[in-house]
Amino acid sequence: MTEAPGGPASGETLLYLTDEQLRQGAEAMFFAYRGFTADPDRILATLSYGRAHHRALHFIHGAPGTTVNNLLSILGVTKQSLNRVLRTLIADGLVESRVGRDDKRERHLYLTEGGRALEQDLTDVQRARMRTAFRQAGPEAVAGFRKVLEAMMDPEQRRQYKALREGRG
Amino acid sequence: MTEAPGGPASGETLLYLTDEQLRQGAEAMFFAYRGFTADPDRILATLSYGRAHHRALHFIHGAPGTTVNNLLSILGVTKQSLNRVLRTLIADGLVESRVGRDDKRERHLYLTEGGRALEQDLTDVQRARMRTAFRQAGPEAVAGFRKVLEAMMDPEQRRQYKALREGRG
DNA sequence: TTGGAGTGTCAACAAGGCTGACTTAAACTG
DNA sequence: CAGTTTAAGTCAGCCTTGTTGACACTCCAA
Repeated sequence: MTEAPGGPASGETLLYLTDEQLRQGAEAMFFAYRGFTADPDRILATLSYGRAHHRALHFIHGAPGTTVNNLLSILGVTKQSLNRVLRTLIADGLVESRVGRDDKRERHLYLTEGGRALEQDLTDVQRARMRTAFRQAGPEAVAGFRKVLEAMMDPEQRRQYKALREGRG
Repeated sequence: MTEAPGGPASGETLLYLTDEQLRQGAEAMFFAYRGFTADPDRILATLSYGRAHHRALHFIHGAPGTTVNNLLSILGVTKQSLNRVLRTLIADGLVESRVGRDDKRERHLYLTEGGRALEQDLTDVQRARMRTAFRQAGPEAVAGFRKVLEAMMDPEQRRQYKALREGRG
């Protein structure tokens, strides 16, 4: 593995860029993602919902009034996939779909009280795990964690991620 | 959010533990995992394989001679799920299954030359992305990334993760 | 008024999880 | 040695969640 002279890390040993380190990083992503989703999955299973329902609830909660198309581009799935999930959530009274005021073709999505309650339950257990992990690792590790994850995203995903952050200010 | 006095972080503002920060962490995991799998997925799609095949190849590569049962516990799926994947990989000549020398009930799994070649292609693109992300973020960020991910795993997953690391020295 | 965009829906399919039931062979155990 | 347990494989069937393709409806804008 060569390093351009004068690069940002020139002179360092770059031990963290060996194939073995990268391999470990990949495995860490795999195992950690499993842990990350395990707790909400348990709740969802009792309701015969899946991860797709959780994701929809999460992003509608974070951006109330979002349109279907906007949600589509955040989730990165087809409208048929999203619609199937959305239909059950609306039928079960967890999500409300309002016809757009200005553009009546658009549907704006909101959580009902029941939807907010479930979203809360799901993110409570997820955040509990993250809080523990963040606390154990400490603030500097968390900053590094965020930095690496952000660098790992596709440019389009990174744009979405930052937009969500700014939208909540 | 209260903090027990005298705790490991007492006196700090713990800004990284606010609900908004935890929310951002969760979203970062979601978007980054998409990026993490995107490149291998493209290769796999051309071969009508899926992520499950990649995972099997990855862990067989990392622990040649592993038994089916061991692979099962690493991947955290049922033997029926794994077997479906394994059967196609063996039929396609990418994985070899050898009867155990000591215990003839066991099957030991190895990559063939073709299996190693595909595994290499898949991890090449995945590692390229990780290498770029790691280089951008820097060694300290990478250390933090690993620390947080490890803390996020279930204890059993963490045990597996460390065992793999030690197995490779 | 016509084209295109946003939305919703139908049908069909595939990957990859799952459960349950069962077989075979080998190993262990009393 | 007989019986039980273990490792592996298989069959059938189910679910979620992704995909394509085709089509209809509404409504905005040129």
